[in-house]
Amino acid sequence: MTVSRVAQKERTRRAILDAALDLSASSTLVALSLRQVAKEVGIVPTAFYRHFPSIEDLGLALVEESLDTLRALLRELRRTAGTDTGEIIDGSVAVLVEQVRHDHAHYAFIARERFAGPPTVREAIARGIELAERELATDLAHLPGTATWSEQDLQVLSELIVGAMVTTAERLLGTPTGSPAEQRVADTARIQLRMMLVGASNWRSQTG
Amino acid sequence: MTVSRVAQKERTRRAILDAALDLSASSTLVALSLRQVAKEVGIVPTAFYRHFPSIEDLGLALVEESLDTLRALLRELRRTAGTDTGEIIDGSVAVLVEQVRHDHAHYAFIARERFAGPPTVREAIARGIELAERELATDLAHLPGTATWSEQDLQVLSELIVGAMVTTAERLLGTPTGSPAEQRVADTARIQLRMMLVGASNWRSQTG
DNA sequence: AGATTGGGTGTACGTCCGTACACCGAAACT
DNA sequence: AGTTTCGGTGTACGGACGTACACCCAATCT
Repeated sequence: MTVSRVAQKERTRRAILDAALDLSASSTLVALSLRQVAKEVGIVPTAFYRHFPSIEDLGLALVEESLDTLRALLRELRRTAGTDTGEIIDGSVAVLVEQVRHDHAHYAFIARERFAGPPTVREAIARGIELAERELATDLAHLPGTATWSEQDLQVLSELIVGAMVTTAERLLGTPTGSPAEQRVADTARIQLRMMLVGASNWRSQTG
Repeated sequence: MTVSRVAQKERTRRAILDAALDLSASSTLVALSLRQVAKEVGIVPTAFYRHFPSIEDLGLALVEESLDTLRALLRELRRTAGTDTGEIIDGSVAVLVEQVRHDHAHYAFIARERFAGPPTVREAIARGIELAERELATDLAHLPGTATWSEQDLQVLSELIVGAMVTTAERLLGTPTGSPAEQRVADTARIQLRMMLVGASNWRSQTG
């Protein structure tokens, strides 16, 4: 039984990505050696170069993957969003908790590398988060009651919401699934979102 | 002219701390080698052990220093706090910007190592932030209008405020001093704090 | 004045690192 | 069927790493 060459290459590539994600979890990308990854995958060190020119390029591929996961989260949020504000908030936090549990490694990777990764990796993550903020701003613009808002108002609120989401995700990473601590983080996130949405709609309509 | 032994030792220790702070800025503590630090300081590698048993212990010393800086920030916030809510917010953000500029290296260190540092370093930072949250909670309890709040309410609000401060500090680290981007980050922080304080006082008094 | 202490030195080691190079064998192409 | 392509192999190198060990000498102690 012969295996297609492209399929085999893809399989090894995946194994490298998974190994790097796993190994970097206990420290950082910048402390990860090519030889460690190769050993974990079960290939000889030099074979690594058949897939990536360097650990840093591997890191950029992991950023892309992780940002895809983040975008999937935002898509899921849009899909499940109801019309009632309370419904939107409860649903969003529930989805956030669920997704962070499901793709724990990706979110932990972003949290770690956002400030500690190689410069190119940091920039890629920063761009991804900015993009998410802009997408959310256009989403908010289509919500009822935001017709009179300036573009800057929408952008600021988006930054606040994404910032709260990121902070919540980072806090969730430090709590065990189903723990009281997780509950408290979720509760706090709901309160924060409520404050921001309710507060924003009242306060913005007065001053903006 | 002879130099006291303890003074000399302290001087070298400081040089090691400064070198480590400086060198780790371009990556992480875990990617920092004892030899790099020694070379930067101008001592032979083995002399490092006269001051710290390992790079990780050096890291813990840096955490202590950085947390001291953070506590100084909170003290400064308390000192300059007026009675008017708007005054408190504007003053707090101004102090935050100023302090992050002044002790840039310490705040960048915390941001980096909070999720990417060695486990003991991460724990030390997490404990320091929790402590700051608890201290803020007792401060809030002494503010007028919070007499009826439950301890949990105060704790949640503290977490929100500290979380916002940390997020703001991290954003400031990515903007040049006096730039429009810095202005925008400061503006966003003011809005966020206003939403949280105003929102909390209205909403909490209804449900708590 | 003589003995002790301790920060800093210099050498030396085994280990891990990235990567250059020549090579292999089977899938893919002609 | 013959040739080419290419993912993976194995060896080999120079360099950086942590750290053990014996040593030095000036500040400090007695």
